Amino acid sequence: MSEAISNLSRKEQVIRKAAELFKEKGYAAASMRDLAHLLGIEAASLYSHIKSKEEILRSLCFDMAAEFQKSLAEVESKNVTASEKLRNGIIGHIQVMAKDLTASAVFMNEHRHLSQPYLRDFLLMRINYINRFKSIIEQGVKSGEFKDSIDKKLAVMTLFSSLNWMPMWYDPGSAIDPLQLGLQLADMLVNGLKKNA
Amino acid sequence: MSEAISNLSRKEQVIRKAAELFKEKGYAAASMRDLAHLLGIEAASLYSHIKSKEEILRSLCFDMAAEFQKSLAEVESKNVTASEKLRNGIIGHIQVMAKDLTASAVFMNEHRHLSQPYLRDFLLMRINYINRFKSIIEQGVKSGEFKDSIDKKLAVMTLFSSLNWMPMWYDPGSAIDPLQLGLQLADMLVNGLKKNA
DNA sequence: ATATATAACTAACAGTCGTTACTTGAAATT
DNA sequence: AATTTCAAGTAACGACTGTTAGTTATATAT
Repeated sequence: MSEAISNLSRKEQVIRKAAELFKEKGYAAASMRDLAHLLGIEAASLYSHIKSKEEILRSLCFDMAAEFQKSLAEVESKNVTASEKLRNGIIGHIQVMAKDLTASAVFMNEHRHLSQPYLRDFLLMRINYINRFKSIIEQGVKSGEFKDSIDKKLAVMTLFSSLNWMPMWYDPGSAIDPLQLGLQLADMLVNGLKKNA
Repeated sequence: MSEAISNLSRKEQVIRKAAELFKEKGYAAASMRDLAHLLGIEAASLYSHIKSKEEILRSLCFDMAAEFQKSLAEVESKNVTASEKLRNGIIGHIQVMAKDLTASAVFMNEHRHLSQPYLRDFLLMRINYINRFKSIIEQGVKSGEFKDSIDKKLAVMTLFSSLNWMPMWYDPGSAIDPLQLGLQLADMLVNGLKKNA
């Protein structure tokens, strides 16, 4: 009971440090001895807190996935135009990433090192998420808000590429804050889709 | 002499297969034994053709980098408006990637596993390339072709994110060919920047 | 003071890593 | 026919991998 609670604290320290390491070196190139060294302990001691290296990766990937799902569900629940929905979806996605840039980078770049069946589950969630954005775009094309000349797969993939690379270059100490970043990004992308911008 | 020429052929087979493997599993998770197995030979036999695992990665990364540089230099040499230049730059970048999607994916995702001083050199080339695109955007802002309300770093990073993820999702057997893809991508991105599109 | 939980330790395992040294058989060149 | 080049082979190296088993010191709760 209290076991679980106080475990969490130290366990989360381990997971957070692992996220930094995985982001920097990549999951496969990051060893448990590297991680232990960063925490000032021995590699074997890590296993008092976590079950395996991959458990850490799973935790990072699926926790982020849950955050993204939550954000998008809220956006979908509101009855607004497609362009407004897309805009809110983008802003929400950016906000979720900005809350943990390190985990976001791992989520994006290292998920492929998940083993089955976790990898399958992860990819299914991801496709589902992308398709929901695609639906918003299609809705916007149907309502006449968006051009119909652009390939929808291209549009949604371009959107996700832009969003997902953000954790790689965004400096949280920079002049532009995450909300502004989301707004500008949405503006840049949505107005690129909009007819008669 | 003839040594170098006929070596090239087999060496290139090795490098190409390595590119596929590196793309699929990531550089660090791909072993020389995996690679050898794919080629139907023993791991040690690889070293008749290449000096080291990293030499393969270097070859892939720097060859792609040279192609990108060449493409951009040609675009810059023509005296056209900034939006036309940006458009041509995007199309050129896409064309270079389309010529070798596998190597492009490795270039983009695995370059960080280069050791020093190669990593430093690589990153310098990359920054230089990005800055030249940034200059084109700045030129367009100055000439009034592009909005000045959008952060230039954001704009150029969004651009590169969109471009660089293409090898991850583009299916060369799909309905849309690389040139069309380049045109649509350029249209989507450039018109998103343009004032009064 | 005693019991419990936490977080660390040492030692070691079986397996994999990139790579080297040396050898061999076939093909091409002289 | 003799020599060289090419592409592969076998065996093995030292280092590193994730992980386990079992132990110990410290802090907290009873």
